[in-house]
Amino acid sequence: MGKIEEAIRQREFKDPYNKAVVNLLFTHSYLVSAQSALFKPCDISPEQYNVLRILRGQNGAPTTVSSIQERMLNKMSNASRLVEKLKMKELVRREECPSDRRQVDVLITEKGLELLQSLEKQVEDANRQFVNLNLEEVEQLNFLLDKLRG
Amino acid sequence: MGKIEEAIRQREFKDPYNKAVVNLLFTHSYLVSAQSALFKPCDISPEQYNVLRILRGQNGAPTTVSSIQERMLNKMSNASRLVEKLKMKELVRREECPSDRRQVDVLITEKGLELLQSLEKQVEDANRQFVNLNLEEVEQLNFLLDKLRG
DNA sequence: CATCAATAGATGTATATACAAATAATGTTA
DNA sequence: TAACATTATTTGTATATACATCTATTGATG
Repeated sequence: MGKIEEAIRQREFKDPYNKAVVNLLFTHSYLVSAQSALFKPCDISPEQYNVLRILRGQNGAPTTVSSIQERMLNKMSNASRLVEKLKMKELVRREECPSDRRQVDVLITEKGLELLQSLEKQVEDANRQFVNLNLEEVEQLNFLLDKLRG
Repeated sequence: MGKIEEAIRQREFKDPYNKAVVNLLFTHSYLVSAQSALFKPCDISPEQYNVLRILRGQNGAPTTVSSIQERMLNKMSNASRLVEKLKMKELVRREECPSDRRQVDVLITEKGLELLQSLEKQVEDANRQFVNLNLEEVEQLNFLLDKLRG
């Protein structure tokens, strides 16, 4: 793949900042494409996987839809509908919150935990493979991304 | 915003590689959300904007749908339908390619060029703003992203 | 030249994203 | 406590993504 200019056949960018934005959009597509093969056989999307991980992170404690929404990777996505999809697959449970009947408590089921466990190792291994950087470089990348949004 | 662990309230990651993947997905969402306000008033999507830029890069030479597809930032998107959307807004023209009637030549119109010009400065300025890095850092980021996909 | 594989593009379908609006419950305040 | 704002979630709609399939044209091969 290599340099972004060759990958998308654009001669040059206005400045390194604009190049970085395009580079991030393009790298995102690279990652999503690479990941999609992993999720497809399990019939869940990457964002559904992410929701399951958020729920498991609660160690059995219920999580509201809005709390899931806040923590999702894609801020504009729709937690309510993703939870509904997961419920239809019996990967999560949904209960009315007793202390505030507007809220909905969402919990991961045993089946959800099992799916997560069977997928997780593959995803982790694949992610290491997709990222062709050494340890120092990847830590530098994390530093820069955190700062970029700062 | 700051560190990804706080932003998505995840305690820790398996390793820096898996953290980087999540960090990239999250940063992508940050950029897309930030950009969306720019495109909305013009009634085009970021990827439609990108297609217009690809076409202008040809300096008047026609571009086939598959060539647009190859150069798009999102590899899985659908160039055919995006071109159709742009055509309905009279931002591009579509002509049967004389040398190969399977192919379709796509050209940007005067109206398309005008829209691009009026948007471009705003997008470029905004992109510089979104990226909270100094020059050295942003160049390092571009190097790392290019290498990551390598 | 007839056949068949390859290619370009369009189209169908399911899911996801983006954003507005509706619904329902709760909190606040006159 | 009645009225109103706020909050949590769901729903509606348009667009985009992801992927398979279809159609038309071209190129290759017997």
